[in-house]
Amino acid sequence: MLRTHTCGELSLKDLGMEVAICGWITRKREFGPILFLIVSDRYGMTQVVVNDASLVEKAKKFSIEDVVLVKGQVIDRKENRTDKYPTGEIEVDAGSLDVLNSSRPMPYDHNKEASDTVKMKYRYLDIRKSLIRENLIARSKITGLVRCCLEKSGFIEIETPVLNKSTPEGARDFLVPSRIWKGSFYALPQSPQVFKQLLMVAGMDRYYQIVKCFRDEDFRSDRQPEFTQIDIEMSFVEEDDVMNEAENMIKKVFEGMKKDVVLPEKFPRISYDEAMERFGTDAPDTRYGMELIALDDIFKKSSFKAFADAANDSSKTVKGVVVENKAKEFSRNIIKKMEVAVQGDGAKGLAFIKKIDSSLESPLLKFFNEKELAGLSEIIPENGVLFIVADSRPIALRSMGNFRKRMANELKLVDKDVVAPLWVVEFPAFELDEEEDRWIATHHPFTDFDIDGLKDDPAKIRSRAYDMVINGHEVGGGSIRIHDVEKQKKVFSILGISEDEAEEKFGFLLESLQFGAPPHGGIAFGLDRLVMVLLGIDAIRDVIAFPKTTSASCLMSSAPSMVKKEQLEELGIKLTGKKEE
RNA sequence: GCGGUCGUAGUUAAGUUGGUUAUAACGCCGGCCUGUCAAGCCGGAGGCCGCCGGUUCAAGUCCGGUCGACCGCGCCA
Repeated sequence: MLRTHTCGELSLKDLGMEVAICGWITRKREFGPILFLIVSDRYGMTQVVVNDASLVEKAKKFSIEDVVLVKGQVIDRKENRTDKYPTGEIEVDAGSLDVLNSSRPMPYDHNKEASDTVKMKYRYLDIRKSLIRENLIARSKITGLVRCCLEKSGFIEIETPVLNKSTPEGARDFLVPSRIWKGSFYALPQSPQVFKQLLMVAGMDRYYQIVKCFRDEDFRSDRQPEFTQIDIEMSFVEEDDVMNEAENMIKKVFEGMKKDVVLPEKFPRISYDEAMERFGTDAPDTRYGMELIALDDIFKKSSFKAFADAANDSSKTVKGVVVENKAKEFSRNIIKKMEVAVQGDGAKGLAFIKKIDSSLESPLLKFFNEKELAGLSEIIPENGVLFIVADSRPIALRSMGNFRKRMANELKLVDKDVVAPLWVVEFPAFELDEEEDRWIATHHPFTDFDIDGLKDDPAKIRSRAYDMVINGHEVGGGSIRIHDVEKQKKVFSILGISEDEAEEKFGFLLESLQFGAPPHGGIAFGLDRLVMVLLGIDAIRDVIAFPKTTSASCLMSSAPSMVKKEQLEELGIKLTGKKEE
């Protein structure tokens, strides 16, 4: 090693010691015959004082971010101590200074806000100089805890292929052309789903993998084209077994990362229907109240037509949210802005009723009879506001669910110190794709479900799936799988996948189910999102070392890029819609 | 695929109803300075105003298109 210590560890206990430290010059302050350098690495920063005249001359030529090796004695800063950084009580009195490598001026100022564009282009500098470094260190600790916990529980990590077969359903695949089989393509895995099931047939019993997955869709602040899953599968299990194992793991990870946080002994469970009714989302954040209120009963006979229509039509609903202590504060203007936001979710309008000095106030008041007014008065507390959306069920639920979330953020109702995990269960197994008029699998087509007595209405079937939600983020999801070949074939037929297609795409899976496939199930966690939740970060980019932009390009390497004609010819590929160069 | 915000020195921004040589701070280069803590002081260099086209006597500014970044909708079994 070139160094004896890192830049973060020297202190008064090392006084007098001859040390060697390496790092990047982050500050240089000259005073004629004396000069200070701040040398940093990922452990911290240490001040170097240069007194020797020839060394000062040498150091004057150093640039910010030059990599240096400093040898010298640890001395007390005495009256010049600082508490601005942990090593502020000492400094290294330079005996020798060497530049191991020089640096060009930094392309942007790390101490100020910079555009994402320039930071992404010089990602390695952003990692060196920003909190992203800490996030990556935390991420490593998290995967370490996961591995440790799963290995202790008898899971074995097995790698599955990255070059895969393209499957129908689900997200768009990233394709990789085959040189040997011209005209054929591999697909990068959207998840190792089928392979982990085959490992169960193989008798591997308890498998896990921390693995990259790829989906070629459009991206957001919490979505990247390649992301990482903690993938888990177990044999001879039912829902509770997988959920207990998963809960145990998550608790270990949180305990290892946040010592002061206590997670509930058992994570609460709520059904998909209940989550939608109470929170307007299948990933509820239960750190705050303001749950959705069903108002259909109150308005069934209302003379306000929009409410009465929605209350009496089973495909529609009237939903409300009470915001406390704001009746006097919310002006018409503020409420108008809220309405615009709600309309952004497709709702036709946002009604409101205030209670001030025990009496109700609202432009709609004249439409309500005494029974309705009494019902409303019971719901709305003094100085509270009831917001109402009457619309089709999905729109009313979604818009009020989002309204609740926005309101909680704006009113700062979210307690950042609380961790609220829960399970969402009893998902519908199938939902109707209205555009294509066919059934699609809500989870994925290998999810087991209770088929008895519901042969004719797929909408009523509940699947054996479960999602883990923490603070309103879906961090993981899984299910008990189908291990009976006939049942699996039936699902494909419900989904409109023909027998031929099923054979072609999933033949190897269907075949494996006929060789003693054990009952099995599992779960997969989105590692990036889990890290985000643990660190309280909003952007997935900040927990990934080298992320892509929202249009899936890498500003550092300029991927994706065009390739030589010869490369394409070798693959038997001819371009049709190439963009102008 | 759709919508919103943004794009001006290396960086972050300002730039009026269109009108002289496009400002500032930080950074960079040169000089001064014996204890700094984002050190300070003096001086200097640095611009395809994202790109293409249009309107105009005149465009950083107005209009159209395009590219890119970010945020959201659709999408993401």
